[in-house]
Amino acid sequence: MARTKSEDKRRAILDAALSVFAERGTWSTPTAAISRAAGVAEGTLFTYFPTKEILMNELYRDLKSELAEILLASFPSDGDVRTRFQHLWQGYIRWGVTHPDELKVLAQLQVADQITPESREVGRAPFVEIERIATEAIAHGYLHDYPVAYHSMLFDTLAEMTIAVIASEPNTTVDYAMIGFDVLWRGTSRS
Amino acid sequence: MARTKSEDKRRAILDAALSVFAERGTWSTPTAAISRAAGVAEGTLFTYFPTKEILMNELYRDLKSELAEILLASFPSDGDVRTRFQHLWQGYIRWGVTHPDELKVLAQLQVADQITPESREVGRAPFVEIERIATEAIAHGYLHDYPVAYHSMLFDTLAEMTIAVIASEPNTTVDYAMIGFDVLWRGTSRS
Amino acid sequence: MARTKSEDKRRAILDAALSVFAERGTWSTPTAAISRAAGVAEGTLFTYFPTKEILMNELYRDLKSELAEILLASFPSDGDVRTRFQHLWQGYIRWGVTHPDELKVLAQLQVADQITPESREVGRAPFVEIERIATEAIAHGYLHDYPVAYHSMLFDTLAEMTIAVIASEPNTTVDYAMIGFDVLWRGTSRS
Amino acid sequence: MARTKSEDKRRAILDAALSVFAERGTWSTPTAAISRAAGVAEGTLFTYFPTKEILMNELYRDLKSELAEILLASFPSDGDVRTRFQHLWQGYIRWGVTHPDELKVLAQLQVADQITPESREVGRAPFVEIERIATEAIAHGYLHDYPVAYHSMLFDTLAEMTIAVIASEPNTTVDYAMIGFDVLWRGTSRS
DNA sequence: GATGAATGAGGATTCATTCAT
DNA sequence: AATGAATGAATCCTCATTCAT
Repeated sequence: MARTKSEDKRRAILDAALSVFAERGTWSTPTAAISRAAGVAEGTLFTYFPTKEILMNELYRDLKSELAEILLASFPSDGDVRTRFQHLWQGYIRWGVTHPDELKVLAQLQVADQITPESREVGRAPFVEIERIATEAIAHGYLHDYPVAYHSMLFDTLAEMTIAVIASEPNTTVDYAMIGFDVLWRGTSRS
Repeated sequence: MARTKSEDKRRAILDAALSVFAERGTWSTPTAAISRAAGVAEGTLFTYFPTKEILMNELYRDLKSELAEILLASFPSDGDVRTRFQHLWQGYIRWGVTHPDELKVLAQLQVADQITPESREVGRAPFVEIERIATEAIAHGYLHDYPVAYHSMLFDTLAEMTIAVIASEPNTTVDYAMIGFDVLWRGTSRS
Repeated sequence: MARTKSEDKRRAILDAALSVFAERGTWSTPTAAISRAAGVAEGTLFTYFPTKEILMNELYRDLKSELAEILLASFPSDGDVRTRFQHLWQGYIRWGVTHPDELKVLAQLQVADQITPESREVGRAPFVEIERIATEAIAHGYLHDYPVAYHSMLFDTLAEMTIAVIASEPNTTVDYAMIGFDVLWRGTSRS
Repeated sequence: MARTKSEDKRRAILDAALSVFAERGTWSTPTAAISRAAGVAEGTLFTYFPTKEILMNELYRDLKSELAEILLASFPSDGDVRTRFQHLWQGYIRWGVTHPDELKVLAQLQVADQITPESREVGRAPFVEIERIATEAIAHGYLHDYPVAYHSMLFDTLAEMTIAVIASEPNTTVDYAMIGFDVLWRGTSRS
């Protein structure tokens, strides 16, 4: 057999794309810059990702699922609603703050016309857990009876904003992570 | 007079850029497509906007100030805090829902590396009114004592999200505009 | 007004394409080589011919009509059938022998998949004169009653072959032009 | 045994090249398409044909000799001149009509710059039989005293043209094969 | 020998910008 | 100022060929 397509190389390219996209902006980044950063030949990139567009979509899915994985790690399935929400919230914020590149690129890909509806669907999938909790919480009367998709989106939007604020004020003493969660909770819970 | 005509052309280019950006995506749009849509020659665009980057920045500021202008029109300066906030909120939502192109392009420009910090600053300026109200409201104990910039951002973020939800569910009976404001108010007010 | 698209430049590009195609082969010739030979910038070629394929088609039509023009110049409309055929024949042979580049490129384009049916149709058009003579000659019983398209093709094929032979034996004393016409005439006439 | 298998693969590649060339055009066909069609790995192609150019030349020679073989099969060595010529003619026409792919590819290779003079020489070799008959026929005064190479070329050219005509008019009732031979015979014989 | 991943030199276009008219 | 042809750097991708397995 010939050299087998290496998972390492695939990852290297994806990682390189992430960091170069973050540095130069997704649309100003030539594929050549990615392959160079990945330490592979220009053509090699295309044996792993047939087009730049496909690469962008794969990266998008990759980031989304990486985030989801982190959020659901050590998830306190038996905590109360607030605890579980807070766990997700803290995980999200921490990830965002410690992964500024990922966050920036994700924000760019989010509005990119190249990201297909399928990718967006796949990207949303891992976040169903949040919706599951919301559904249950609504049934128990803990949360206002809004569409679960709305709760989920609210969570996501506020978390992203919170991360952005934290990133933009590195030296603040304000605990935006806590404030943000308070706003979310007061805004949506019934108590 | 030459001056009058020029202003027309400037607007035509800006309007064309908006609609073509919305249709084809900001980064896939060549300047030639803009000038064509504007009904001017390719070169003419550059007598009004020396570079594409400058055009993007001008458009960004333009959209931001158009929005601000609308929000502050017939502003009930003497209403109570909730009334004034709600007026801004409703104006924002209405504008967003009726101007999907503007909204989409703004979302793309928001994450564009080409938008300078100066433009972002200028773009924020018209929203100081919101901060002014917030400042006052905090002083009177109506709102939680968070940084006013945070209140402002929260307002902005939730409104944008609300608009997006409304746009994505054209036939819903859910009054997302109202829900959104409730969440915002409960989340930030003290009562 | 801006610089107007110059007919000169169009010709220069077409001429350059002809000579570079002849030298390097149609399929091994990059567009950059053509523009360089034409003395224009790489991009300029594309303002005159949107794609290489279109350039090839235009060149094909151009060569075909140049040939037709020459054949029909000073055409002895009132000569007898043999005289008229011979005039066309001699013109063809002379053109082919004195324009080896044109002939070589035409031969390559003839079999190119890029040449559209429309171009082939257009390319055939100028040769209707030959068919006209044939039609008349058949009616008068001078020529065998074969389809006129067949007569025309025969003429063309034999002429091309004759030119090729002459080109390949520059120092021969054999009068292939005459031989060829004799073969054609004996082969198709009735006398 | 290794040797047997190799010969199989060589043929498979040559056959694949033929059919893919016919379908996509010789110059638009990547070697990868050939190897795929042949059911071998991309690299394997190069163990049989060190370069694409060599493959093209081998295919050219192969087609030429396949044709020659067919023409000379069951050749009526003792027939009269006309009979022998006619046998060759019919064989050629029949082959061409039943092997459109071969014919098309041969036509493209004929004008390819990649075909070496040596290959062209080799390709002509099998047709010496025709020249032999011509030589004899001239000596006996049956044929006009033109260079034998010329007779051979004429035969070839007219046959190819005839095949092309037949191929382009599948439903005609005209017997182009017969017409073509008549033209050739009248054009070159002395009777 | 067979495989197919890796390579990197092109190659056809695109496009922001310039500049002659 | 307006025009649009001219420019050529930059870009995505292709493909013949090499080479590790």
